Amino acid sequence: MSSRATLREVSELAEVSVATASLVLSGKDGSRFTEETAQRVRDAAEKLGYRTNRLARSLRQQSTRVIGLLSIEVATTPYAGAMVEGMRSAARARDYDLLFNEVTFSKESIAAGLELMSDHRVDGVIIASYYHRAIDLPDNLPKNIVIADAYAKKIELDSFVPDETNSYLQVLDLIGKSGHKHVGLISDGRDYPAVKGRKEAFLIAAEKYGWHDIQENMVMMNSDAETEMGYNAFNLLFGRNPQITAVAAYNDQIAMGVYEAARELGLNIPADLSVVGFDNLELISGALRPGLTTVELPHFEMGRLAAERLIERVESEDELPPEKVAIVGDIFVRGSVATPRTSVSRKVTRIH
Amino acid sequence: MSSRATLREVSELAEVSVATASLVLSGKDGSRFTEETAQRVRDAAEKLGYRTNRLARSLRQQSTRVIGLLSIEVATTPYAGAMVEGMRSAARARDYDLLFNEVTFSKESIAAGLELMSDHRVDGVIIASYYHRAIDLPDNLPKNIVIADAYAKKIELDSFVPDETNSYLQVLDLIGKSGHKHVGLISDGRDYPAVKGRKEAFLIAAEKYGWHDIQENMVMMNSDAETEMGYNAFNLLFGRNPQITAVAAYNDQIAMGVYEAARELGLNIPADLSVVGFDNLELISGALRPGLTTVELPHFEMGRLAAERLIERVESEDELPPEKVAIVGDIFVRGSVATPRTSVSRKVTRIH
DNA sequence: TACCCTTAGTTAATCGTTTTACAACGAATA
DNA sequence: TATTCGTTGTAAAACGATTAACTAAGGGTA
Repeated sequence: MSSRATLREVSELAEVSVATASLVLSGKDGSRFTEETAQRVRDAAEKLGYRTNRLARSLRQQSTRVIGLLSIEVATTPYAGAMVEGMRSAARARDYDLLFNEVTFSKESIAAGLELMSDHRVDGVIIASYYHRAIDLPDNLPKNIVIADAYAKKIELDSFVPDETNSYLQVLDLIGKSGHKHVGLISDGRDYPAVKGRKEAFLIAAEKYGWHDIQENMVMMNSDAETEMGYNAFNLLFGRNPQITAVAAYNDQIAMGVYEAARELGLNIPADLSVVGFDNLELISGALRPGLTTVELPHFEMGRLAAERLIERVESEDELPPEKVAIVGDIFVRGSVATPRTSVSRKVTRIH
Repeated sequence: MSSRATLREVSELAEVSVATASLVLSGKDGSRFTEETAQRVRDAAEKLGYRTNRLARSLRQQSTRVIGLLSIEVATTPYAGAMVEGMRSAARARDYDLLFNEVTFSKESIAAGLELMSDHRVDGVIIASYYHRAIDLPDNLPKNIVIADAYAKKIELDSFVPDETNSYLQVLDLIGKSGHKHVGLISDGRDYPAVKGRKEAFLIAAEKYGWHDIQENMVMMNSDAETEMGYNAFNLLFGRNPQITAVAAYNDQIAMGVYEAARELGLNIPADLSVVGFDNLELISGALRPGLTTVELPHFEMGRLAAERLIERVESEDELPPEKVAIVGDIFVRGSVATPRTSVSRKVTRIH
């Protein structure tokens, strides 16, 4: 950019040596110089608009104060961007910056991404995934590495993931405490940690609140068209068991499908049917009528903690043991949960 | 990270000077050495896993091949992340990397962000906004700077923005060509380039297709709760003029509100009412039933072009004149547009 | 033989800091 | 008087590349 003044220029203006200028401005050995000399240096720096060249400093100090972020679709996933902001703000607060690159889940892609980060001599790397899963990492990992919204297969590394079970339990508790006994679960059926953790939460809540016909009331379907899946699944579920008064959807998109099906079935939310979701996609949860009660994934927190942990690792003298941290997300209570309807069988009218 | 081999180590293993190793590996003067020597250097580099230290190279060459990205909520906005990916992939294709930081629209914040980028001696800066607007930039701008999804006030800079008018015209044309004559516009009313450009598109289409009662059929409302606004606005609009057979919503969230209002009014989409949106928020446009026909903002393209232009500027010998480029987004045709219903007045039934 | 080219490589300066080891000087101490 | 010590500062060697300028050797030509 507009070429900046160097330390040499500052030192010349202040009529001291480069070393003196450096020591004064870095504040590393303040007591060493008379206040008069120090002030002369500071004035010169100020006058020339001096700022230290991080390249030169990094080269000399063998430390860049730059963190490599290898993102796996994080920036382009609608709701995961907060993770980046969590990292960035935490890093910036400690005078670290973020070098950004995008990779896929493949070992080779991650290895190439790490290589590039190593070329830049970043102090550490965060691998961030756009959803909670296990990642197969290459060999030859950098010394300082942490993972956000995922964890490593076959190796112990710092990782920060959502506490799927306790997060989901917050909305399930709301259903339970509202007195529902016939509660459905509509979930993705794939082998994801999120699916496992949320199903577990459902089983815990079912036990805790004495919900009926648990097995019958769980619908697990694999689908990418999630809203449509929710729509179909609720029709199936309600056809199978019209006693259902509440539905826990695996995510907000599925919940949106449930809303649609319920509307067509003439069920009023929340009077006739309570619904909860997961993800707090504001576009959906805030736009549905009534607003959807749901849980937010702790994206910001995962990002923040990952960055803080990485910096701790970078700056620590001794080896820190790796830890896997599960974080509970926040609940957002809107209008989609109420006490169960009393009349169990109800006239169902279809529109059209 | 795992401390890498230096050029010195490579040169020692290959029994040549550091200069020779550098010249061979950088390929800058290939003809200079015998094939045998060159091969020895390459073998040594390979064996030691040598990769050039970009810090050292940058310091010497006075060029970092790093681009600073000052994002204004781009990463955290659900649909804008594609812009980052557009920049990143374009940059990476030319061996540039992205240093990421987040700022606000305030002059001071941008100035501070630029300062930080300058500390890292980035070769250029992209300022990217999460929506199309004019930005007030500080003085003392870096030599190489471009703007994505925004443009600078009071100064000519490269900028890449959506062509709001021609983008929107694509869906309006679809309505026009389907034969609608009574078309409503439900728009935000604030003073944004997007509002202006889309309204202009509406007026052009109205003229072109001979739409009736234009002034009466435009509802402009300021609101942050856009879905609710769309709901209210359509009720207002339809109450005022039940002849309406199509609605152009300023964005998908408003369109979602129109869907809800239409449903309550007993209007079937698209048989009784055609609807188009803007933004292609897949969460909404793909989830609504029927799917919403809408336009996507050219986020990826804006990012890509901004990065390419910036690199061109960085690598160009001579001054390039700044240019403002408007880009048309892609249309996504789903099921929300049909030919107008023939019976103009129709029995309207409310649910509940 | 003297001169000039080419070829194949090397030397050394440079980018802008940081930091270790040293120097100069006066004051205090032995 | 000689020695030691604190104070205030400087010289110079890194960090790891790049690159302009040079050299040495060999061959061709006048």
